[in-house]
Amino acid sequence: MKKVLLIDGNNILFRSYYATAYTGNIMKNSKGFPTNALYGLINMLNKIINEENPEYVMIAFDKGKTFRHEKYADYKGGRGETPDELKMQFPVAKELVEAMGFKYFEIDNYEADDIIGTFAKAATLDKEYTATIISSDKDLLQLINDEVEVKLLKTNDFIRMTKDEFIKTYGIEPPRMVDLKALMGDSSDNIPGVSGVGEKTALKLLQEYGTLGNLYNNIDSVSGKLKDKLIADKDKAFMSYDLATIYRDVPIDTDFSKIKYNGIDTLHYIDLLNELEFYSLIKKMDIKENNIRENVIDIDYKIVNSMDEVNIKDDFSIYVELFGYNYHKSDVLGVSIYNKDNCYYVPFDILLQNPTILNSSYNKSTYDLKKLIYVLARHNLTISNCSFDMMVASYILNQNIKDDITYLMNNNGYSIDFYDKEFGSEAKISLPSMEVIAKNACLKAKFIYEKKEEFLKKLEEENSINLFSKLEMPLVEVLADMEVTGIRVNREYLLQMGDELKKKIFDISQKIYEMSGCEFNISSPKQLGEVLFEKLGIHYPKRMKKEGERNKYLTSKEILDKIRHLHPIVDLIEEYRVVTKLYNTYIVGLIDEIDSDGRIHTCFNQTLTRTGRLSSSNPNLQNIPVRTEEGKIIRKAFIPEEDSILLSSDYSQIELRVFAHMSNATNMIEAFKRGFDIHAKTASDIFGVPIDKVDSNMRRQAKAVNFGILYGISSFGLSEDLNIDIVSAKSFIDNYLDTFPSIREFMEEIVSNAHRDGYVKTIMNRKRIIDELNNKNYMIRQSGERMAKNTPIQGSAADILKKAMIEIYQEFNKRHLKSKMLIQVHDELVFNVYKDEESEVEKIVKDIMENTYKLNVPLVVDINKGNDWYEAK
DNA sequence: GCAATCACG
DNA sequence: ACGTACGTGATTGCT
Repeated sequence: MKKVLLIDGNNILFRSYYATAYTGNIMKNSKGFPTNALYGLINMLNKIINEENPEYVMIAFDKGKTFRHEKYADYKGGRGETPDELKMQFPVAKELVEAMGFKYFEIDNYEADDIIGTFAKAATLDKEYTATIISSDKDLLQLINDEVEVKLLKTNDFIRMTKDEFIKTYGIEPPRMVDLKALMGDSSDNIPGVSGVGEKTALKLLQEYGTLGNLYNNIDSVSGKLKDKLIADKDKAFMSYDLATIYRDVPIDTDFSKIKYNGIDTLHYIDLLNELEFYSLIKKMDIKENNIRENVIDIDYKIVNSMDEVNIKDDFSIYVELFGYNYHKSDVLGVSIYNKDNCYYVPFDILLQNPTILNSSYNKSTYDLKKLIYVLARHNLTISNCSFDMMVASYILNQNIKDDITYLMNNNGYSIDFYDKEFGSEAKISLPSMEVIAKNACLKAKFIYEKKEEFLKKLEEENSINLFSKLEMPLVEVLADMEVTGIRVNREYLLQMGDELKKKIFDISQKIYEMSGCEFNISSPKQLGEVLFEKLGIHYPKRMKKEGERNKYLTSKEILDKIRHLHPIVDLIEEYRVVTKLYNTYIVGLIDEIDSDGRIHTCFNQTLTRTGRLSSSNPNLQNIPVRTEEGKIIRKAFIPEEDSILLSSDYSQIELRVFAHMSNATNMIEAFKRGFDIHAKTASDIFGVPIDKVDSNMRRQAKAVNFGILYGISSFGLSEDLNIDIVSAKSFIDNYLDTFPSIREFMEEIVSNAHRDGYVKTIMNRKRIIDELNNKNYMIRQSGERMAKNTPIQGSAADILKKAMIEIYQEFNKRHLKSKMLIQVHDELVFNVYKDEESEVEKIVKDIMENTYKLNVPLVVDINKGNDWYEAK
């Protein structure tokens, strides 16, 4: 059997258009040409091809007014005019599908449906083929038979409508879909049907009488008002039948050999993607080498054989090119150097012979200074007077931009290959010629040099120069130093703990297999769900997920907790999850990241989060277990250097304090000033009891509300968290906001200002643009409002700790201390402290953290020390 | 490559 | 009628 795909091109384009157009913010390229429907079309087609792997594909489009309009002037009359912004995309869509290797058909006076119907008929007649129709339009279901199925597209998945499935769903044969439409009508196509008859009645009638014709032949056996309605609209019903019937004899050549799918026309396709500026899609493509085209930007550059050839007499830009995706583990290929007079590519071994240029007094600029400092440090080199990192500048201007110089260039008129196009994907990376490397590296340096002023100007316009040059740029050096230093790890401890966990995992697995009576992959949510809720027959406590071809059951902790009393296996599953998580992520994962120097050098990403926080990766040292004893002992593997201890300093309640400050919430400010237990004080206020009468349950609830406030609370969220019903949660919140009216005012003001400005700001003027606020979808807009409420708090706390980090770093340097800052975890810093510096460091750290930024509440820092991170927490 | 799950603040 | 608290990263299974 050969598989034919019949795709409803019109349908997919309309869907793609309206999927994003309702936001009022239509995706366009830099020339202002709308591209949203095309983007959706490409993604949908790629997805379908992946899922179906067809041998033959054809796409149909509508063309002109159809014969149906002639019969019935109001056909599709209910629809508004197709928006121009969608119309414009149709011609490009046709060019696109051709470039993607598909044949498309459009025939004057016929709809896409009719073309599909004609091909479906051909597939039915020729028993060598089966057809799958792709559309979200239920009209097409009438074409279903043993050889033809419909993949009915839904918002996020699809339903595969075969003949059996159709009969199961509707209780009638597929061709009767037309009779159904004839009776119930279709408002979207303005097909009238019989007024007063909807889907339910129509189905009942058809199940009883079979067809429309038979129904009217036996109209007398219908009783009551229904009979009158049917008689009154008989003409309409038969006209509707005509309109709803898909025509299957469109004059076209249905020779399947002519719609064979032969794959993509790469060059043409890439041209179109470039034109549309779908760079992310280009990046995803697996480009064959001979298809890589010449870059548009011209550049004169010289590959030098000796530093004597480098003649730089003015400020310059520098870009370091690596062979690999992770700069902690990659070889350095070389650096490009660019200024108005010269452009060089310096292979790294040449630079090593005489690196003095790095410490020259000229002002330097780069992209990703931390990477540059790190790789140089690994060769005992430094760079000085580098005050402009375009990666940081770009992040401050807009956190939504990916931190990849090739993206930035392509979005700023500098056409360049993406890194993986030049070097291959991470899995199969390979070295191109030095000419290619040199040219691309030089282009990057040129870009940095030429665009620097423009970025600085934008920063000034946005009033962000201070944030840039006083906070984020100085922080680059601090983070680089932390990464270079790394934290010492006890490998033997991890190995031993790993052995114990491995045994435990084996034992638990055996018990689970015994109890369930079968061996299965416990880590597979799908298999687990089937064992729990089908084989063992445990009642599933939530409503099932939507149908489709995905997992039917969720097996998250939340669900498991609800059924743990129903079967002893549930506890074992939870324990299995805990133990495998520890083993895979924190034992194996961490051991793999231990460097040859016995330390872990994490990467602190400075230009990633939307709020201004850092993130940590390879490995992530910001999510080492702490909440349970079982996990917390992982921290015993993090140890100090010789003659040192680990010191951890963490802010107490920094986000709530920032919140109290920003909202000017009097009660809360008082509570912090007097050093009260803030959650107990909140409980005392909202429950109206003296603070010494607050019990643990009241405190727990008050704490949940306090946190909820930081996140942009909803009654549903709070009810989930506290395990209470939504109504009580709502009254909790109302009561809270009534007790603290200034908080209500503050929250309302933040949201209305955010709507007015389109962004929110932190205390250090970090701006976050929130496009979601303008979304027409209520849910998305709500989520935007929560971001607006949370970002100033989370972001300001991040600003404060960053400022403290810079000052601590500088103070350590000033005093020539050997102790080092190692890790940052959002409100906590971890240091390696030499024993002879202990009291001095403790004093510096506490003093700076508590005083770096004056709020109208005190900032309080707790210090803990120990011989490993477990003890120091 | 995405979804589910779970680790952290 | 809908679907639901903010910000992250790593691992696994599955298509």
